[in-house]
Amino acid sequence: MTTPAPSSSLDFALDRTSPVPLYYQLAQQLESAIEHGALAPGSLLGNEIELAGRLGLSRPTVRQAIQSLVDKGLLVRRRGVGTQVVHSQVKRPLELSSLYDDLEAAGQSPATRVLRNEVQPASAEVAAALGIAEGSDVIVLERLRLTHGQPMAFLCNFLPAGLLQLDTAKLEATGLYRMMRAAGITLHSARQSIGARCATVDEAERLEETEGAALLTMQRTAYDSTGRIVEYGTHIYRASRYAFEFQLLVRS
Amino acid sequence: MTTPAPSSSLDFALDRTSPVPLYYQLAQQLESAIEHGALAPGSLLGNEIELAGRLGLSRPTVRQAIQSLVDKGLLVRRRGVGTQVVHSQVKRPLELSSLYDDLEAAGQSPATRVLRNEVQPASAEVAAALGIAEGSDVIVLERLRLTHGQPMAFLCNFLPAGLLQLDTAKLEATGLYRMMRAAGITLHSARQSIGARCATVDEAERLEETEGAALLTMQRTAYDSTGRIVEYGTHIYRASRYAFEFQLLVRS
DNA sequence: AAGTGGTCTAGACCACTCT
DNA sequence: GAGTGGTCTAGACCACTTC
Repeated sequence: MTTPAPSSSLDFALDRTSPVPLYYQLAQQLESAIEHGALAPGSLLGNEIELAGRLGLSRPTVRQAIQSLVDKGLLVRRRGVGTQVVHSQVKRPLELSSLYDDLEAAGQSPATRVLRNEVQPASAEVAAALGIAEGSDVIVLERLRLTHGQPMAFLCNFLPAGLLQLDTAKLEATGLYRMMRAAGITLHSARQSIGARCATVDEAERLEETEGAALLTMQRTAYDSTGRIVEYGTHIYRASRYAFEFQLLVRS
Repeated sequence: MTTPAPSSSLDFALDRTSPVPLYYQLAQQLESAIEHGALAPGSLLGNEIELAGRLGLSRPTVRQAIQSLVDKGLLVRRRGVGTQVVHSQVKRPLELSSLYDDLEAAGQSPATRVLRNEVQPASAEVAAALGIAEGSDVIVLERLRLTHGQPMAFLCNFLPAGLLQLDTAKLEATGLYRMMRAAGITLHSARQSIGARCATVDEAERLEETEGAALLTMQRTAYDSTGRIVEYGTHIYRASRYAFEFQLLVRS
């Protein structure tokens, strides 16, 4: 097991007239070099000082670029040794992602059928979940998500009224999160709970399953960057057709 | 909705003789100030330059401390505005955590019954999952996890043989991940898949459930910092007694 | 216009790992 | 002892938000 030699002759093109930060330009080019295999797994990056000198950058700037890739899990730093490309194939870590986007990225050609989209007073449960007063107006959304013409999930969401205009036609053409982003709502964090249960008769019928079939359940409360609760949802997935997959990184 | 005034008079005690980095000392004291409510949600932190001057630190050092809390989701920075404490109660984000530790932290007094702990040749499936040759020696581990005397999960794990000594008594007294950490194995990342299915007769009997009961399933492949696969596991949880709960942060 | 965070520089010394 | 990343300093200019 020999240590790989530093890959010395990579050409990075930095544009100082670009509004894109230099550390970010470097990080992106490093990332694509790793993805394309120009930087092999396990290979050393070469020391920061020399790299900074070669690129005409200061060391902190180079460090910032490298650190962002370490945070992404693509690189590992070891003091006294150097910075190496991680061996394993890192996929994306768990993101606060949209089911619609996930399916679309997986080439599953998702479709949405909006079953309900109306404003009504919040029940006690919904009010508590959204942190608003009972009886306040909330948007109630019920959607069926299909792939290849088959039902895959039943999505029920609640949003404080007035946060957003939810056009049914647009909802069927795209996802809820994409509409929120377009409305200037920047998601910050979410609290999720994933469980399972057996389908009731109603659920089975709605999802074209049999009674008692295994269902995955997910509840999510989403916050924007000011800490406001912007969405509460209860989702049900057919376990026969869906599983949550994700990559975790250890906080160090 | 008035903007909260900067909380100006917080006293931070920095110890320059300590081996603990200054930025880390500051970050910890900020974090505990937030947790204890000395820094109220929504309150402004005061600008970095002034804070640096008051603490006798340089601005980059103060920034590093603040940035680490932003990464944790406790603070939000807005250009032209300032740095604020996030409103929502941030719990911990999803970690590559040990079920044992999670239960212990929740005061569930977990117990483990080791059903199997032996070395045997890897099957094709296990070899593929661990990235080793078929027929190589692997440790096979089967455990029942109980809380309050009731079965909660059935854990099946595979590890490359020779990585670790797995004493059955120690396994029953603590968790696998804690033993790996003690053996100098530093986890780096893991790929997980969470699904659901109905219990077979055997599974139902083992977990004291009824046939057809909903089960949560989890498969995990764990990597150390060099990218080596150090563990592959298939876990089954009683959905009536367990759900995955976690906080997600949006990558920005 | 004033104040904030975002980026960047050019150095410095220390702690750790390897040979 | 040589080489690496880890930490830290004291400035600088820019972009954005708010008034």
